[in-house]
This record gives sequence, structure tokens and C-alpha cells, in this order.
Amino acid sequence: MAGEKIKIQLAKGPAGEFDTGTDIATVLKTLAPDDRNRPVCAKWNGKSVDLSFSITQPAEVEGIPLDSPEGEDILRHTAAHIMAQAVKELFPGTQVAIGPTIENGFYYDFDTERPLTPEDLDKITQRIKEIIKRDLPVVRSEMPREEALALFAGRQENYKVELINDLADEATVSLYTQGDYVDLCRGPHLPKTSLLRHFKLLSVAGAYWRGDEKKPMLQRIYGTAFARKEDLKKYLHMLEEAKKRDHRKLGRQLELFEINDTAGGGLILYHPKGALLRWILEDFEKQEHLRRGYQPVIGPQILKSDTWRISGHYDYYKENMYFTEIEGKEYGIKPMNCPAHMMIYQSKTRSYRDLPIRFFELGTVHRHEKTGVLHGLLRVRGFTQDDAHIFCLPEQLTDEIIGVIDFIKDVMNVFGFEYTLEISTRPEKSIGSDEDWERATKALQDALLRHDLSYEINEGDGAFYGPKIDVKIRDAIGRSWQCATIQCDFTLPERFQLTYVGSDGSEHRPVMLHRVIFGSLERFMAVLIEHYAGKFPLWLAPTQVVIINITDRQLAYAGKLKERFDAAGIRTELDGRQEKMGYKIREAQMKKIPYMVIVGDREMESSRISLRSRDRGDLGTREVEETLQMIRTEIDERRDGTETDEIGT
RNA sequence: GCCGCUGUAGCUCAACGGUAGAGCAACGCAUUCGUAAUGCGUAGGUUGGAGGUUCGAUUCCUCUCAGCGGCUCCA
Repeated sequence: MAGEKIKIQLAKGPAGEFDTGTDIATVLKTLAPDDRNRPVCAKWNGKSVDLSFSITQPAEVEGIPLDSPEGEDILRHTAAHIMAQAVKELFPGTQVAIGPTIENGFYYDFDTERPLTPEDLDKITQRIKEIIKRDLPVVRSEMPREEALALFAGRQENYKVELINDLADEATVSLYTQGDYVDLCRGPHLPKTSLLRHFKLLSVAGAYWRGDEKKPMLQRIYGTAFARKEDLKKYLHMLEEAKKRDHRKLGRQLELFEINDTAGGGLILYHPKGALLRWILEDFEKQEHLRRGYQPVIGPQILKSDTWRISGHYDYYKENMYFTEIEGKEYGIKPMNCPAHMMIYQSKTRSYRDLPIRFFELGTVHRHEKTGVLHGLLRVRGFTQDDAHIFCLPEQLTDEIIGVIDFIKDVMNVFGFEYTLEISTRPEKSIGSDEDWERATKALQDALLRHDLSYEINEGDGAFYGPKIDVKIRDAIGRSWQCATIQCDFTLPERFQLTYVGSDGSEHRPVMLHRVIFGSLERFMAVLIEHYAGKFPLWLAPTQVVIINITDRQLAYAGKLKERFDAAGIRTELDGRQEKMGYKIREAQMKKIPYMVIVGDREMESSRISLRSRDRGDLGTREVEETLQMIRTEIDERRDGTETDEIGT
């Protein structure tokens, strides 16, 4: 840098001439002295770098402010390093593994001498605050691989050594140092620790090294950090809100279901309200399927193991299945509905004119799930799928896939879910030929491409018998859930020797799609509970209306009203207890019942009612007939309840 | 399955080596009330289960079951 000058262009700003080797911090200060965003990192020709990065060639640079999405990601990354430093200071002998940022936060995995407890989080938080106060510069350095290996080996950081060993093709590696703490890291990072201000450690958990259950279990600490205090507060508040929507909590509060120790984990006992909700969903699905040319079928709960051998489940799914024995013969409890549907297809000669054949079953299946994965209604051992198998001609495949996607779209619209699509490809443990897998995967892709639907690829995530399209829905507070899936299968028709007679008079093999819309009724109900925060739209609410009399004088009138509501097909309860009206209203509100019909002397004398909405409060008095019609319409239109509809007059 | 935490009345929680208590719910009585809690009273528990330490265990230890936060896995 013998006085040589280079031109540096500020993105969306002026350019200037600088000495070779000038660092970005200086460049930014010179070209944008008034920038109130105070950059913490920068983009150099589109690549994220530290402020200390020195420029040796003409370039375009741009400051990254702390409160930008990228700045916040860097902030979290540095927070992870500072946390690691704190843990190492507090627990000498701890080895650090990896500490990446994740959506809305970060974590770091440690190999500690003793497991970390929630109380340790407070201590670590205090130490992090100290390190922030020390205002340590975070310094980048580079060194040859071998040197770095020796450095981390000398510091007994075996996980880092393993990581460097896997970076075989890189000649040098970059390190970041603050105080005594050194970490292997690509960067960039904040220039100094004092820039971390608003953070919170959230939880400790076990996590396998490199996500491999055969490798050692490490201690993971999750945390989050934000550029602005309000944003941290908002995020923590959102976590609280999500907790309030927890379907396990609401499931108990609203008396929907229970999971009973004595009955066993992962097995759902539906209480009357929950069973009613499920009936409503099932009725809805039955109607929708009949409308779309599906035929109902029902398979048995257990099938002889001969079946599972033919289907391949015996070899590829056995560890997820339960077995029993009848007179010396082994039977498997069904984990999937397909084999029975295959047999029903097989039961007679099918013509190409019959295809596509669409078999639908609300099929209850049981799968062995490890204890640790059970989670309310979201992950259970016994569940009911809204399962269908579509048998079609190869040339019908695309249309059938599109038909299913349209079906999914219609259903998700009813509940107000947005969704995205993913294609999952062949997993390691799978059956069928490579050609079939390729054909099947291509069929799914073609269908999506032909209808201009964008999707992401999920390598190796398919079912053992075929690739799948997964539908990820987004709920009211932005979380995503996997429910619907479409799987293309050339293998099972082969294994079950399914045929149809073609126009040429000879036998051909049909192609099959497996598909679910809700996925499982249990999981979908959990998602609905959390999506609506328990405030089900009228058409789904187990109790739609509660009639509240103010004094005993109106009890008979209230009883007559209930009869009229019942006759109109509205799910109505009468709260005739000798309690104050305010108390009954409060209870109805807490049970999240959509409408309250309140009758006192005034209403009784005029043969009217007073209506109160769960969401909109007192709606005033009105005619009974008008109310019945208004409610009926809202039910029939399956309004999702979020829109503000004009009530009556 | 793995790591950590937790398990007390129907629910939410207290007591934490000295033999279990509150609010809500339930039940009874009184109250007959106008849009989110009327008052009084009654009943309710082998402290998840089994074993151990101790004069004594809800409390400490071991095992086991279940739940929670994650990991792996998944509809």
C-alpha cells in the first residue's frame, strides 16, 4: 500500500478514493459521516464482512446497521460467542461445539462436566453482562489449518478440532477472539461485546453432537437477542401468547380431551366437547370427499402379518408397528391404511374406464412413537387419518395430483390457513427401483410446475414407498405445521399385483397416490385450537349458543327457546342455574362460546331475546326468528369468525 | 430412545425432615339479580407408583411411570 489509491463506491451513496488497505469502518465514516444507523458490519461487493476488513481493490461497500435483519443475525451470532465465553469462564473444562443463529435467536452446544440446570442460566446471564461491560474488541484473524488445529488441540477443544478436520479443502481458517476466548468462525461479528444489549437466555436442553443419536449428548443453551429493547419484549410477549394458545392447556380448559396415565401416553381420550368437534370435522370431510368423487371404504384395525410382508411394512416399518397373535398367527395393528385399500381394489377386475378410483377412509392407525416425542395431540401413538388412495392411469396422474392440491387449497381456505409446498425425495431406507422413484418424483414436480406452483426440495425425506409433496400451513401467529401430504407410489401396486384391463384388452399396472388433507384429525385439531386460540368459529364451536336466564321467572321461556334453537340445528345449552347473570356470562366467555342469548323479564314479555357475542359483546335485543336465521347463515357459510359481519339490522 | 426439569384435592398452586393448606370447581343453604366472579357453609389428598435411608419422608436416595423443554424421529 505504497500510497496507491483505490476507488470505493458506497451503495446508494457517494464514492471516494482511499489508500489500499483502508478498513471499512474508516471508509464508511468518511463517505457517510452522518449515518445515524451506525453500521456494525458491512457488505463488501455483496459479501458480509467485519468493519475491520481492509479493502485492497476497488469495491462497492454498504454498512449493515444493527437493527437490520442481517445486523440482528450478526448480533445473535456474537451473542452466542459471548455466551460461550461466559460458560467457559464459569465452568472450566467445558468444551464448545457449535453455536449458530436460528430464526429469532441462537444456541450454543457445550460438552460440560456436569449437566447445566435452569439455575445455571441466571449465573451465565450475569457473566454475559460482565463480559459486555468489559467491552472487549472482537477480533478476526486467519491462520493456516494446521496451526488452528494445533491451537484448538492445545486448548482441549476436541469438537473444534473435528470441525477443522472436516474443512479439508480450505487452506486457512478464520478465528474470532474476544479476551481469552477464541472461536473457530466464519464471521462476521460485531466489533465489540458492548454492542450486545438486549438478550435473554431461554432454555437448556440436550442435543446430540452433529444431530446424531449415536454421538455424545451435549448441553444446548437457547437464547435470543434483539437490536431494540421493544423487539425483545415483543418477542418474549409473543412466546407468552403462544403458551396461552397451547392446545394442551386449552384442551383441558375447554374440556376437549385428556391423555390419561393409566390408559397410556400418546393415547387420546376425547371428552364430549372434543368428540363433538371431531364429529364436525369428520362430517365436513365426508361431505367434501363425496362431492369430489371419493368412495368410502373401511379397513380392519389388525391384519395378518402376511399383509405387511407384501406391503413391505414388515421389513421397512416394523419398529413402528404393534403386533399381536391369534391362534398362533401373527397380526399387525395397522400403522397405515393402504394395504386394506389395495386389497379392496384387488377384489375385482378393474377396467381403465373405472379409473381413477378414489378410496377414502377416516382410518385410525397406531404407530410406535418413542416416549420422548409424544406431544399433546400433535404427536400421539393412536390417530385417525383422513386417508385416501387414488388408483389411476399413468396419464391421469398429473390431473389427480392437481385435483388433490385444489382440494387442499379449498379446505385450507375454509380455516384461513396459508400454505407452502415441499417435495421430499427418496430416503435411505426405501423400497422400489430407482426408475420408479425417478418417475414418481418427476410426476409430482411436473404437476406443480405445470400449474406454476413453487416448491422447495427436501432431500431424502420421502416415505419408504415413494416421494411426497408436503403441505406446510401457517397459522394465525405465523407458526408452520405439516398436515397434508401427497405421495406418489409405483411400488405398492406392484407388490399387490394391482391391475386394470386397458383399452387394448391386456392387463396394466395402475399408479397410486396416497394422500391426506388434515393429516391426522388429532394433529389438525391441535393446530386449529392454537390457530383460533380456542375461539372456534361458529360452525366448529362444540357449543354454539348458551341461553342465560336472569332469574328463575324466565326459566320456562328459556327452555322453550332452547327447543327452538335445537330444532334449527344449532348446538345450544341452557344455563338455568341460580347464579347471577354476570357470572354466567363470565363462564360462557371463558368457555369461548360464540353466542349468548340472554333473557330477562323484558325479553320474555316481548317474546324477544338479548344477544351477546363472545367477540363483540352486547348486540342488543332482537327477534327470535331473525336471530335463528342469522346464526344459521353464519354456520352454513362456515364464516371463520375473524371477519366483522353485519349482524341483523 | 437420549439429556435436563417436574409430578401435592377435579383445576391452578402452597408447605420442603416433625406427619398437608389456599383459591377456583363440586355439593348444601340463603339470595332472584340486566352483559366477565353474591354470601355463608360442607365435603374432598396412602403428596404419580415401588423400594430404601431415618425415631419419623410430601421433603433425602434408588428404580419405575407419566408430563414439560429440547435432540433424534414423525401424520
